[in-house]
Amino acid sequence: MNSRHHITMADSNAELRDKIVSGLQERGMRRTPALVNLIGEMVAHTQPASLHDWSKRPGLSEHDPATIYRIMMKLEHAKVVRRVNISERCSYFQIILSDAQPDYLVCTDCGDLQTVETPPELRAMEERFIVQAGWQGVRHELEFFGLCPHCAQKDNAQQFVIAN
Amino acid sequence: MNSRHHITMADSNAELRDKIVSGLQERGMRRTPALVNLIGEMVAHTQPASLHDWSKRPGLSEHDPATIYRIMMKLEHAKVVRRVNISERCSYFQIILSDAQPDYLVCTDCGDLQTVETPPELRAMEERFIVQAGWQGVRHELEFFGLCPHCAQKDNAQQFVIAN
DNA sequence: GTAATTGCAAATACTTTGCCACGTA
DNA sequence: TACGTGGCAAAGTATTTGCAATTAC
Repeated sequence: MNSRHHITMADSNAELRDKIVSGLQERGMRRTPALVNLIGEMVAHTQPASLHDWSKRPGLSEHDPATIYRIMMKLEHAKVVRRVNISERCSYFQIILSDAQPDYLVCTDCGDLQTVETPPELRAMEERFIVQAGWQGVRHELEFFGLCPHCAQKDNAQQFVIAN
Repeated sequence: MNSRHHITMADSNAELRDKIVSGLQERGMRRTPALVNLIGEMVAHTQPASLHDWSKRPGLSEHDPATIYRIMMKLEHAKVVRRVNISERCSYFQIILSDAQPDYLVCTDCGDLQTVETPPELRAMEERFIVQAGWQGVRHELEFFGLCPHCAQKDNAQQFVIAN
């Protein structure tokens, strides 16, 4: 913080990226272009995205999807990224930048994603499972699903029919 | 309730199954063996299970998995069953027997499943999204993940290594 | 130099659909 | 009879792995 210039977004993102990569390096991973680029993208875009999405992002399209997959698995294992179940189709991944992981309100029609505040009771419950029941590393996954105002209006005409 | 004999578990399950099937019939579905058997199994076994699991159950192994799949999709659409994301591998399905849908504490190692009490705050949040933000049909999905006491002990020796 | 990592291809796993015979209403 | 449903097979989509060449350290 003693530098003469302002910290720009790009600066802080690059710093953050390098800090994370260095941490991983200390834990045995190698500083490869694919790793640096993936962390860079995930730091710049903190919303959850599918492996397919990440693979197609600007800085990553040059890498093989299998490479992104393998790195992502290691990052998940290292708890640098987390998996979010906002779609039943496939897993979404998001970088972990703080203790408080966001929960989401998802539109099941258009996929619109809104961050919601995690109720503190959940943290208390996690603590209880650990202290009282002997579980370890308890985390939660909370999503709200529904139709966003826009899609709700659109779907109102739709009749409720089960058969075919 | 005016019958002379006690209501046995089998009796009430069969009754429940028939009641659900009849309700579906009124909504346009046909009373086929596959439908009756699937509802019967799901009423008798209320824990979530994968399509693969359901297809292999005693009363259902004679039916084609694609048939089970198609019926399950209709049941989900009819809100007779719900999808539970307790595994990233595939979707789990569970019959809906009451308004209060259970949430789960899942062991990420052995798959052990425990029902947990849903904090009332979540219901309040759902209400808020509907009333204040204009969303429709909002439901939630909450899971806790961690290592159960048994697996926690077992995994304690395991060293934390990222690199292959 | 050694071992982790990558790209490519292929295998796996799960889901979804087309088609025609069949069963239900 | 009419149309939803079932079985079978095949296609589609996402995930995972084997292996030889490459790269990081």
